Amino acid sequence: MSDNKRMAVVFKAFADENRIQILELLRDGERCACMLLEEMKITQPTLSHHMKILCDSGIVVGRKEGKWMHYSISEDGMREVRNYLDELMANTKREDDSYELCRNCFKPSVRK
Amino acid sequence: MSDNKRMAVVFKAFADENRIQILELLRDGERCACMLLEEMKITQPTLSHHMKILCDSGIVVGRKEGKWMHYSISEDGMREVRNYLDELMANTKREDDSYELCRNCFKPSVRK
DNA sequence: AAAATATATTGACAAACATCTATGTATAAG
DNA sequence: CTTATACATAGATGTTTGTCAATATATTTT
Repeated sequence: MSDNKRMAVVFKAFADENRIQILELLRDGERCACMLLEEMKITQPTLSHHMKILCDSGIVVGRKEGKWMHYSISEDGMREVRNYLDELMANTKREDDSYELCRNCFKPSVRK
Repeated sequence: MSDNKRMAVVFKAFADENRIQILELLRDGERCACMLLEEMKITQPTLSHHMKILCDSGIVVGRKEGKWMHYSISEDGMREVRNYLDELMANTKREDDSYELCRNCFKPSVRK
């Protein structure tokens, strides 16, 4: 899987209102699936589906204890995403004359 | 729009391989739409569609100059997302006895 | 004014996704 | 060993999304 595809998968994990709510619930620490289910207006299979997406992407980790599944936010997963954002931000500040225009945009009439 | 819905919209903007590629192209600074189009294997209407999603979410800003549109990564938009991730990460490290289990999980037989 | 160029919008369509019900599996309780 | 509980999987269904061709709009060039 290409790096771009991989990052798209990770961001897709965040890209749903219910999954954001799950992350909010996990914000204060580990929670079991049954607790998450009580807090949300979705069925158990739907929750299971969302937890799979969150875990597969690496931003949440699951821990099985008897019949229960306990989920928590993965610090490593979060750091990966944060580092990616940092790289995107690195060069947002640029010199005024550092524009790198495409060859079309170099047409004299446009260079005011 | 709820905060959760809003964050889902922002993350959705990242959640596509082509849009990730666009962000990579913008990583080194501002680029015009025609230049982005040359680098990518999509049609012009599709690029326009993606740029709308990126701008609407706030992670990219557009600047019109004559016929041309110049796009760049929005530092404010990126910071918003990074701050959100930081908040999610804040409590990933917890004491061993700080588990807050749901009432089901408190059943004695499970507390090894 | 007419033609050319860059970008946006519309409408159609297939693929991906979120959700549910029904069912399966694993573990614990009686 | 049978029943109950927690979670996962499968299949069906409606919605959202990404894509393109066709067309519209805005701006510049001739």
